[in-house]
Order: sequence, then C-alpha cells, then structure tokens
Amino acid sequence: MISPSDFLEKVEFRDAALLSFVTSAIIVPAYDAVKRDLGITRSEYILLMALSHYPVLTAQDVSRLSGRPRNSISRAVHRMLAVGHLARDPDPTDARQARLSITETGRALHRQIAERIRVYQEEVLSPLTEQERETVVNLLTKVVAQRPSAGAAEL
Amino acid sequence: MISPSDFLEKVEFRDAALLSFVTSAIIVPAYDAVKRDLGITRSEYILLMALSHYPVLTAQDVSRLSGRPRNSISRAVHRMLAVGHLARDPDPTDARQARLSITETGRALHRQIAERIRVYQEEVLSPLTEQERETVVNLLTKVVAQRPSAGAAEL
DNA sequence: GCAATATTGTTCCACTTGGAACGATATATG
DNA sequence: CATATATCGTTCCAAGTGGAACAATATTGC
Repeated sequence: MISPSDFLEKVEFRDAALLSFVTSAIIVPAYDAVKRDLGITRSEYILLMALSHYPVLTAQDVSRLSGRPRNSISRAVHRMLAVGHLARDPDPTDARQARLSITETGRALHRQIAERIRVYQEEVLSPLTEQERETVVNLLTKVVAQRPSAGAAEL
Repeated sequence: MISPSDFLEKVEFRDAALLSFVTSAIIVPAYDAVKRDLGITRSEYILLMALSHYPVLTAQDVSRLSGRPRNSISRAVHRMLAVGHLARDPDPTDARQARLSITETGRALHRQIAERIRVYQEEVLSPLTEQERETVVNLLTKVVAQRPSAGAAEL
C-alpha cells in the first residue's frame, strides 16, 4: 500500500512538497477542529486574529494583511458583528470606511483558537529538538525576509 | 502601512505561520498560473502527477495518496479522460474499480506543470544557500517521517 | 451458499470561495 | 470648481469543494 509521504520522494518539486506536507499536517486538522467545535471559519478567525494584534483596522487593512479578497473579509465582518465579537464605528474622516475593533468575547475566542492551533503545531513539530526547530525557524525567516509582502499565509 | 510578514512575528503559532507563509508563497501563485494558462485545476494536476509516478492506479488509490475526497478525484478523472490525458480500463478481477493510466499527452502536460512549479520553488527558496536548503529539507523530512500518512500535502 | 457488511465510483447538494460590477465617497487634475 | 479617477465595502454570480447517500460489485461470517 502506498502512503502519501512516499510521494514526497518522487515529486519534481520535493522541497515545496515537503513544506506543504508539514504545513498541511498542522493547519488542516487544526482548522477542521476549530470549524467543527466552534463554528468559526478560517476567514473569520483571520479577522479576529488581525484585530487581536492591531487595535483598530479597516476591512481593507485586514484584506491586505491577510491576502484574502475583500468580499471574504466583508462576510466575516458581518458574521462576527452578528455574534458580538466585533465592533464597528464609522470613520469620522472618511465615510467610505469603518473602524473595526475586537470585543472582549472576540478576544477570548481568539485566545481559545490560537491555543488549539498551537497544540497541533507542537505535536507535528515534536520530532525536532529545540535547536533543530530554531534552525528551521531562522532559515524560514530568512526566506520570508526577501518577500515581506508576498501573498500571505494560509493561516 | 502594515505588511503581511509583520504579522508573522506576532502570531501565537509563529512556526506554523512561517511554514504556511513560505508554502503559500510557492504554491498559490504557481497554481494560479497553471490554472490561468493551462486550465488545469489542482485536483486534476494531482491526478496527473500521481499517475506519472505510478503506472496504474485506481481512483481510490489516488484519493488515498493525495488525501482528496473520492468525488473530487472522480470529477478530475472525467475531465482528464475527456481531453485525452488519461486512459481507463476495467479491472478484470474487480468490476467495481477501473485501472487508470496516463497518456503521452498527459505526461507531457505533467512535465510542463511540474517545471513551472519548480521555477516558483527555486525563486522563493533562492535566499537560502545550498547547504541551508539541505538543512531545511533534512529537518522537514525528519518531521514527515513521524507521520507518513498524515493528511497529505496541498500539492 | 447466503445474508450481512464493505468497497468503488458516482451523483446530489449545501456551502465556501473569489472575481467582477456596483453605489457611495474621496482625491486628483485641469 | 468641475470632472475624471481611485478607493471602500457590498452584492451578485459562476466555480470548486467535500459530506452523504446511492447502485453495483466484492468480501465476510455464519
């Protein structure tokens, strides 16, 4: 029986495939669990996460920050507003845009989700020693440094 | 102005975010280009790729190998059959399944797509020296070795 | 040998996604 | 000051996605 990882040795772009495999092993099950247990989609969580780290953003900011199209963010904003995880105030200086900020319940939810994802991350990366992991992080950081505005992560 | 990569330093699961960022920087634009220029979706390419490396597979095999659901593979099989990139023969010993194999035109297409993706890979990973890149690959291989059958890459 | 169960591939459907067009507002240009 | 252009957020729509149910065939257990 052929296992998925056998594939990685054969594929023409093995390095990208390895990166993808490890990324997916963390992200996919983590978001499946978040979706199943908390009913939060990826776009919604990205919104909460962005607003957890920046006090006030417009929908456009979140779009640029996350690399997701504006309509996806727009939908996420409406859902999160509806359940009270977000506040929206008109911008007094520009009537086109609205100032978004996260509420306390939104922040609590964010913490809960982030912790879950972190658990998956730790589990998948557990085969590495502290030092090995630091090495990977440093090298990936070096890669990222060269394309700071590239497409954004599928966080 | 905030850049997407600023985010990576703040996020609660930075290592996963880094992996995701680098993976996406390769995979997303590569597949967008393939879709735009060649009209091939990711599921379709996964099918071609699988059959380029294994002479005969059933749809179920491809599903397990790639981690994609069977209906996605089924659709991809029909499209690739229609354009002549695939051949399908009934399995004489089991009437439920069909033996799939790639045609010469399918193989040529696969080579073309793989080469394109490889170009994106090289460009994104170019900040690393040969040795650094080998280090990353070795460490990621170590990670993969512990979960050979995990969800499969978003190749 | 036969009924119960499992597997393959397909169809159906509800949901998500992102591009394009849009109205409203702001900014630039002549 | 007026008109052209750009930007923000939204709605609409076509496409892709994966779960669930299904018919056909195979396998298992009694």
